[in-house]
Amino acid sequence: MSKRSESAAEVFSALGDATRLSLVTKLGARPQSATALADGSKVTRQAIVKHLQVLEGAGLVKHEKSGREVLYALEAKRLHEARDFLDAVSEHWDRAIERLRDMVED
Amino acid sequence: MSKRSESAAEVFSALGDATRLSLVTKLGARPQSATALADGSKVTRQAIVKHLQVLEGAGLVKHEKSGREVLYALEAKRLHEARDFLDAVSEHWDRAIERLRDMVED
DNA sequence: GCGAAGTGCAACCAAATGGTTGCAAGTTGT
DNA sequence: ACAACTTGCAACCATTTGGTTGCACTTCGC
Repeated sequence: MSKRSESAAEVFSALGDATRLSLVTKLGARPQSATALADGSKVTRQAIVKHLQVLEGAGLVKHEKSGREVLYALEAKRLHEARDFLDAVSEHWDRAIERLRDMVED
Repeated sequence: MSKRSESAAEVFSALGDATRLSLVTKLGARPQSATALADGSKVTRQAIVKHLQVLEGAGLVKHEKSGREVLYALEAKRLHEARDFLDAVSEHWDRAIERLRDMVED
């Protein structure tokens, strides 16, 4: 809840699409333009652009104009935050499991 | 791409909703029934059930019938997988950043 | 046995999502 | 100057999503 998990939901939602996830991994290698990313992809450049905007809205990506092209790059900070969220939940859960086990064991 | 990131997308998509994320954290404390989870929530039990089904479809949750009620519990394995995916991408990225820095430095 | 509690199923609805196409406008190299 | 390339914007479309309501069915407690 709170603001924390709202933004977390936004990040996860942005990652929750196969095309977008593919974009993230591609951008993990190097910054690229929308047309470059659309090359070899099943979908249109416009679709790619929309996906990049979603990723940017979630703070996972930033863009920078360079002449006539626009380069998109990954923003690792948000990825780390998302990972930390998962760590927090699963740690709680792991402890809960442990407690349950302790109660049952004899 | 591949099967790996398809299922990853499914997991992230399941987590990409504020209500669902809240359910995950609640289930992180202890297994609970849909009606218990719906108590104090803004939305209907039916909506909660649908969300739980989505989470279960992504393998994040499992359910078990106990008398007249149905208890939902977290499945930590998938959370770990999702975290590992984020680790992998951000590690690539961190290395890429490093390489770029090395090329620019003098 | 009967009412209350908990669940499951189905129909339905508005809004968001992922995608397309067409076209105008700003760069670039020759 | 001009053709080629890259981007941006808008309209439009089908499907998915998140949510509701109503009702039938099982299970518990007394």
